[in-house]
Amino acid sequence: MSAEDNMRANIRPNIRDVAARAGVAVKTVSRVLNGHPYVSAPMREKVERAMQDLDFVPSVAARILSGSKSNQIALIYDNHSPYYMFQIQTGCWEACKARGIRLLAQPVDVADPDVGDQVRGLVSETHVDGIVLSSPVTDCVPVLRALDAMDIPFVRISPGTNHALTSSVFMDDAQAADDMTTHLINAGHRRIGFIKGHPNHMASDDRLFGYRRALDRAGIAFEPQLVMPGAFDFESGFAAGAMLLDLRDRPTAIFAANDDMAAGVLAAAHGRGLALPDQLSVAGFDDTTLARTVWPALTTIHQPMAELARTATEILINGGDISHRRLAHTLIERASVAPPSRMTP
Amino acid sequence: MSAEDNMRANIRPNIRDVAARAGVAVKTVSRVLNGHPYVSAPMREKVERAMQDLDFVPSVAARILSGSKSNQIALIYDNHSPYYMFQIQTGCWEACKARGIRLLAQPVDVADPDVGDQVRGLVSETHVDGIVLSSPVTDCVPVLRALDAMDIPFVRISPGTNHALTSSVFMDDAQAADDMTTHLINAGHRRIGFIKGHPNHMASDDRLFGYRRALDRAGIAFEPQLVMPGAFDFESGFAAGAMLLDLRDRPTAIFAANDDMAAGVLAAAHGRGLALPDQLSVAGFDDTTLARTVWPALTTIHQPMAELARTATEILINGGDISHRRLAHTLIERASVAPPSRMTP
DNA sequence: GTCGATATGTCAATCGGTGTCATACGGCGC
DNA sequence: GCGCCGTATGACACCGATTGACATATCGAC
Repeated sequence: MSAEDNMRANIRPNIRDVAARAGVAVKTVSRVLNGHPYVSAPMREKVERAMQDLDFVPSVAARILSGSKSNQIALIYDNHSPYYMFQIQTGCWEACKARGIRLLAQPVDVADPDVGDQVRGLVSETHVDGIVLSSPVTDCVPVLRALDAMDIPFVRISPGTNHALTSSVFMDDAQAADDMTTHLINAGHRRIGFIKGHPNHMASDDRLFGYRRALDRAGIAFEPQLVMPGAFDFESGFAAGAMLLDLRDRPTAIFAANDDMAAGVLAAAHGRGLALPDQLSVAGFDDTTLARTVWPALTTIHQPMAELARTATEILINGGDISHRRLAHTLIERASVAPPSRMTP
Repeated sequence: MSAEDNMRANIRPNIRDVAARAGVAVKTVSRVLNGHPYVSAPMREKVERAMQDLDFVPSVAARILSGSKSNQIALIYDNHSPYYMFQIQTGCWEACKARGIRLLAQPVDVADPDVGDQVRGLVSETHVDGIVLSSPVTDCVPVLRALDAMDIPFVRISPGTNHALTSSVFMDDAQAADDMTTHLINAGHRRIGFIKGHPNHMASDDRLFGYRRALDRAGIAFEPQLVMPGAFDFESGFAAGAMLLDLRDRPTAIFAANDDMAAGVLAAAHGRGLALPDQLSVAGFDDTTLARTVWPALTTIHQPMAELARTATEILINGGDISHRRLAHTLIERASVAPPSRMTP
């Protein structure tokens, strides 16, 4: 037995090996593997023991080929920030692990004219059962067209546009920005600068909208010169922050549409020797690790990225009806926001 | 033709479909697919056109099953920092893309007693041709044993221990730490604090070694109280920084074994109202995005993570002899290091 | 005119599962 | 006692590519 077992250990055991070992038909082993209803309890046990004995792991390739589900899904993403991708991958991965699904994380370049073909190739090659689309890819027309044409289910995380035919999960960017702006107003700020997100990103508009709505509600006049363009990166935040701080009547608080840009604002303020947060309050958005590693730590909106991804993946795996699920955000208070100092700066 | 093409578009085309379309034998298509030598140029073109026309993509599943290479490799990692993982994944991905290899990124938990089985399962299930191991997994004994037993090639990125039987790529941590320490000394610093990395991580020792070597060479006495334990995260850097800054005779520069901890030191210094970098120079290690988004921007060692990963992946794909390749690091000068101020603090 | 390298085709076997259909057993209603 | 249905299991073809053994055919070179 030891000799035989050793030999088996080096050769990948087969479903046929398992069947032989258990003294049953191959098909019965297959039924056990797939949780088919018509299998008696003793039979199931017998087969499971045989699988254990042989360290049997079914080959995905063979399963795919024989025409059923591949038990694989793909996560398609484009190079966002490392932190964002990490959270998204983690969320997808957790959901997949719980259900025994394999996850293929696939980067693409949305600007590449061949994206559609690349995605088509991915699906044809790997036979994935479904796809999770993360942020910038969610609105990439060639990809959406390819997926529609292939008739493969997919779920979108934080899409910018609506798509009645597929499920999506998202958060309320406008409300979150409104919350943060209101938080700043409640702290006593009246002149609040805003740095917009990347123009290609739909959420940017929503966040600006929330900022304006909160100002309106508080009866504070909107001042266009307090709104600066940005691109979701440190450099653009730094530049926008510099512009705002050099205004004759500069704002007492600056709300950046993400944490990277907020970090840029902090740098610009430090460079001007401002005491933070007394002479300038800064707020971010996303709650990336960055928010905790800059000084002062950023008050920001916690966007539940991992949970968005996990939920999206669960929806995809469970199948069922098309659903659109909104997840809650949270305002995280840290040290970067304080009441404006008495003295006009 | 348009009708037929439409029908074909919905059904995954076959190697037989391609053969029929090109008017050749299936075997010939296979030869083209696999770059077999005895195929004439016109024939190759004809077949390739047919493949194009039909949007043919060979099924990985079928290829795997028929016993040849799967053209897939796996990257196995454990949750390091987001930035680290992002760089590693990017590097692997680039190398794979260039060679038409599919990459499976697979997180594991090195502390899990089943890691070995998980890896075994991954290989059996997916039939990957080889494996890239990234940092903490490189020294995970159960995983190494499983891979050895399965006789599958693997390459390790920045391993802590040597393993004569497999290839690896790495950088010279000791020399890099030596370089940075020397840089601080050249700037005029004599009292230089050091914050160690996570004790589980082999590189931590190397970096400490480099720090001491540079001090020795400069004839500066090593002072144990200037060396603090750390764990590669912001919090431990903050704590260690606080301890160092509260010393009666505090250092004029602090060198942290990674950027996250250096950011912690900056926060501790800001909190004490120190003017940076005049009253305290801070140096990091790794050159993560963090290094550019804190204030002042960190002088740090650029660890070529993406390049390490790319190189490792290339070695794996190319096969060939076992090699151990060292990649160069770079000292990046930013704003966080300056000569010590005249006045003793 | 034969040999050998190049170029293509035929055919069957194979990889490891799953789908389809067939079969066997038991209980239930009439 | 007969037919029927639900449960439980088995036999066998098939998914889509690769691979090997062989069979040709063409073209030069010797």
